[in-house]
Amino acid sequence: MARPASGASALPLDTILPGECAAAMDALPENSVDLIFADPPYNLQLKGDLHRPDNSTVDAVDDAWDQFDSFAAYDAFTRDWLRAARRVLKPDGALWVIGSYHNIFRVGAAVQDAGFWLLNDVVWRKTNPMPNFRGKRLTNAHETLIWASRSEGSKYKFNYEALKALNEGVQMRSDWTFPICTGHERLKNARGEKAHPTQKPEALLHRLLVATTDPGDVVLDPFFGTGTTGAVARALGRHYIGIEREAEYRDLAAARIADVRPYEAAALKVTTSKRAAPRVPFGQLVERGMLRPGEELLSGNGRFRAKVRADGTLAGEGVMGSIHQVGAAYEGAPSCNGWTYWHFKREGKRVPIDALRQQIRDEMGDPTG
Amino acid sequence: MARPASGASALPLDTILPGECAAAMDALPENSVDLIFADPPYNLQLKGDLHRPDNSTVDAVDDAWDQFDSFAAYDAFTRDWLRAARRVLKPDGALWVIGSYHNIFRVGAAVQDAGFWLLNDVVWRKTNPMPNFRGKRLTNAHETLIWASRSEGSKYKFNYEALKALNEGVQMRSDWTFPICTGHERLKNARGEKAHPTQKPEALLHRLLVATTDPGDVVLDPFFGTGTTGAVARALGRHYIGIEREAEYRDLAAARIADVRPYEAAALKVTTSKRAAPRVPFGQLVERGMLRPGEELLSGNGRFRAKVRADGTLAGEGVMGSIHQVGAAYEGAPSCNGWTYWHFKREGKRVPIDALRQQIRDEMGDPTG
DNA sequence: GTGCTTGGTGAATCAGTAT
DNA sequence: CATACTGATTCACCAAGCA
Repeated sequence: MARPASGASALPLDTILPGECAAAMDALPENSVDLIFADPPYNLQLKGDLHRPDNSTVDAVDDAWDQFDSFAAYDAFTRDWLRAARRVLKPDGALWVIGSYHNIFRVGAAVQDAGFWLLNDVVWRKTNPMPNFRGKRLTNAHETLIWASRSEGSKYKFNYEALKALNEGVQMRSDWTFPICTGHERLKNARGEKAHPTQKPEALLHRLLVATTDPGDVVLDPFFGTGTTGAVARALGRHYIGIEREAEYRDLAAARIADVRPYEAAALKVTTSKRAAPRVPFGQLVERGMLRPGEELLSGNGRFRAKVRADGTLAGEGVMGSIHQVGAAYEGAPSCNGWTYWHFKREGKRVPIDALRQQIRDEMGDPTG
Repeated sequence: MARPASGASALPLDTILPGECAAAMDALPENSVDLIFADPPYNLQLKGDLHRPDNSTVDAVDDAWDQFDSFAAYDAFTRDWLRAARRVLKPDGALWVIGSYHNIFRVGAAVQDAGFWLLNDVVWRKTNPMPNFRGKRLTNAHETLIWASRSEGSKYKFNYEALKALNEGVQMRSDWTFPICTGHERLKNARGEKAHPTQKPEALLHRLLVATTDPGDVVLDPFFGTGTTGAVARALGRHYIGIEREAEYRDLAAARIADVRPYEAAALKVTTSKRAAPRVPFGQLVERGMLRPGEELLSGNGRFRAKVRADGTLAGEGVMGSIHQVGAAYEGAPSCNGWTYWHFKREGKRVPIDALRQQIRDEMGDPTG
């Protein structure tokens, strides 16, 4: 009896539909898909060009599909596709949406207002985000995903043990660390340029689909783009339905997915590598109150002193800078490991500040880095 | 003279005001505080803890209609305190709000709708979150902060270099890792229980205040609770104003803050950017004889040359103008920092003219450290 | 083949002052 | 209020070229 687990025989399984996402969803039968993953336009509101310090220009997301006249226009767009999405979703189905601070708050509120029930928000921490070139803000190093069931009472699917296994035997947290999509995984178009400005990494979709679907389930992606959702769904033995307005994206996605070789049903094993010990900035010792601004540090040889400042730099005699810089300056050395060089006093004894760093690392104990 | 840097003499500095937060803010002068940090109630499942603007209490009920009713009530509450907050904020002031997925999307949308301009969202990653005991969801291991300036054009404050220093010389990212508030830091009430259910760690406030305020600035916290904001503000030489409805919290906070020993003023100095350093016209280098009219400068890459003229302009091949203009013309770039682009020869070595500017700044006695 | 250097780039709401 | 000018500002990773 090889019926699809979801009994969705009327659906256009494993195809990419053209058209506007809300209208295309309205043409599908209601209560019919298990999961929806949506990567809607972020409504970035970029003004002029942005240059890097080397004067090259940043290739911005300036596509027509990301242009909205106002918050109200974006909200109307959002509420419309959410309404259509909720209709095609099975009663026990769930929704994922990804966004950035530009749009995710509006989207999240609309998800709640549409009747979905929030289960978690998940932070995708990027290991290699684009820096903030002007030094005017924090590096925008993450995006946010919202996971919601169709209704408060939905019996949503969550493969708790699978995710625990993915996380070396401890519960999966709500912050996920992945690199952005680069290298061979990044699709190129016929002209050799990046095919899509916002292609998501397959690792992200992999974790998400392992967590909240089973083999045979139907995953709908109303903003299909170059088909990352379809590629990962096929590899993992899930069915996909994509909706994409632009023919060029549809063609690229179809070719990409055709190249995917599904994993053997038994082999959904994932390798997780232990990372090097996480980097702990000296400033954290100050922020956490382990060292007070104004407190005096001593060099290991007892010859030099410096005072801690509130931003995690040291002020010595005629020198200022990081723990490494001030140590190096005192010793007249080209470099210096400040962690072992500097000591603080506790109960009359001189303790290297590295002991405090170790304490923080012990607390972190997070293999996902 | 020891006037507050912010000239906010009419404000009730370093006090805790009683009352409802919006009404209490409305009693303060407008355009008067530098920063607002808000940790509003997280809402919705807090059974009976939520009040409508008219002070009637929202019944906690599960059905959809009342759920909508409760969203609407929370939104009204949020929009009201945001309106009051924006009024007391200086035009170049900024706002921080912290929340979880239960409320942060509604709050974030309201922040945008109120006219604030989002600068970043920041994720507080907890090193030691409470596990999800039932194994039905991901461990909720983070909370979200929103950082927004009062208006799109506000000249908000951001101590970029200080945060870079706190992070060992690389840009601070939008994900911050701290343990939750436990141990000695966690306030107990007279009955020995934890005094407040959602006390925030001081480390979080430390980073936030170092990042977006200077010593002497006024920080308003309309949901003061047990006064973490006040305690850290006092330690860091900032003024605070707290608003708190519950007398028990006010008493605990006051006692806690009184125990805080402010850090030495010298330790509060923070690394500053070159932008803050005084402007030195290139012509001064010529007037002072550091460069001779007719002397040849080389681009850093060695490909271009130009001659210094007596009025502090450069004459290149087919180009004339400022050090920046000539550099930009040679490189075909939209702009160019001539100070780092152009070099002169001394003892066979190529030295950037920026070194001469630094020499002048040193003579002026400018401690950019 | 290996290792080093150079160049390119990624969902980005990215300037301040004087005229 | 608009325009012009000064001049500050980047992290991690990948690919290609070269020694």
